[in-house]
Amino acid sequence: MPTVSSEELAAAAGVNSAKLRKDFSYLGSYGTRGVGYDVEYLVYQISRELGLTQDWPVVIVGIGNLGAALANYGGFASRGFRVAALIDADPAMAGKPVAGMPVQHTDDLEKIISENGVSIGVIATPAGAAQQVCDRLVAAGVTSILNFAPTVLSVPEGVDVRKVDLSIELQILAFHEQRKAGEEAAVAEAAAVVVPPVRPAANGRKGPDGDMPAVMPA
Amino acid sequence: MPTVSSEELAAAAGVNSAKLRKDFSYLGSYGTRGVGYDVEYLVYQISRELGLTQDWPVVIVGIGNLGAALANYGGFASRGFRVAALIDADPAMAGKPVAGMPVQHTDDLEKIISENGVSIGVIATPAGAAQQVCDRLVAAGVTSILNFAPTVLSVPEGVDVRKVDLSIELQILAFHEQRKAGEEAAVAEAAAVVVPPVRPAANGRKGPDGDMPAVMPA
DNA sequence: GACTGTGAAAGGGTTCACAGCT
DNA sequence: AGCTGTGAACCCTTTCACAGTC
Repeated sequence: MPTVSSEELAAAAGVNSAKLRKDFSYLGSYGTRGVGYDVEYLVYQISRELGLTQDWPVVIVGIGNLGAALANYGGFASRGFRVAALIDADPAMAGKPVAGMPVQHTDDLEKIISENGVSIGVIATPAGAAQQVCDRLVAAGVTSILNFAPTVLSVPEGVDVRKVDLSIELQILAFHEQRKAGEEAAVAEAAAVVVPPVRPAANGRKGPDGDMPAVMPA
Repeated sequence: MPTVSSEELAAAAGVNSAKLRKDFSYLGSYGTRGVGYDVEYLVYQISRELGLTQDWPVVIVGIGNLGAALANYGGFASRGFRVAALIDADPAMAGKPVAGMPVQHTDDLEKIISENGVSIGVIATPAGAAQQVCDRLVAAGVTSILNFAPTVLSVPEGVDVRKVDLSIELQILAFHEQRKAGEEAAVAEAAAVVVPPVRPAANGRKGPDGDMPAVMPA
């Protein structure tokens, strides 16, 4: 299939074709009227715009289950990411191979960063260690951090942080699950599970505990 | 601190206080004018609305590094999620304790689901096994699925699927990193790394390969 | 005096609809 | 005839601003 129309792509992605065309138009005029978009050319242009054609060395700090899972994750290499080093604070981990690569000790963090020209760091440590690791990464020159630890990191201006909370997606599912189950039943059940704190002081009886809360938009 | 103002919460969350008040207002009038929001009461109301006061049994299928990381993840329990079972297809894994819980074999999947009243399943298997696991989960009565495998799952109407792609967040960071580095330099580097496919056929020279693409909005 | 709750204004993103090109 | 690229219309979300309440 050498070319695709915006209509076909939109159907596949589940969006409106006009939106897709407008989005593409921000990248340039890469389509051909009356024909569509050349697939190979479009893929290249989008890849380039997203930075997928570049090589991004990253370090993963904290090689527990999650760190190891990330190190083994196949999706990284195919999108231009190269795991430059695995770093852990546990001396017992040092030298152990994970995903075919020896784990290095935190002591060498700064050296590793500068020698590999790393600008993106992944933190998969326990919450307690995260801020400290973050500070060292930033001091060593890292300007983008992906944080899997359940803490909010504070960083200086100019450094990007993205936090991944593995339980948030579950929460979203549970929220919809609750809706599926039906509002009344769910509220009654919730009320039975937890003894709700009584409304403090002045109780204007605007939203008593058993009430059905106002429906959130869409 | 028994009460908070929308201003304080907004500052902490990094959003506008009017937005915060309007959002809260969809849940009901839980604040007190001149005073603010009662912290305990507000937490309870939000928890209830999000379904955090309910008990959600979940199963995790695929106990590799990622599955184990999820099983050990502390954030689940505190948000009402209870890991009801860990399931893996590898007979060698069966019975092994992970996060203080014996791994069970895939053969018993249907039994586990129905006995525990599980409605949410987490798939952390390799891509190849994901759809098959998904089908079995759905057939057994699961109506929400959190998918960590790098595949698009197809499910019948009425079943929710959320896909977590661990590399997407990295990609977003890389995209901003590329911007920080400066448009020209990045494009030049990209062009050097990959030989771009030539523009097919009619080349109207609207966006030649070295061109700076139109800037995307914000 | 302080702070919520909300109508109205502003802003941003999406969709329509069609001119323009192949 | 077919499909892109895009101005204009539309709609939804955010912010302003203030009346209402404690």
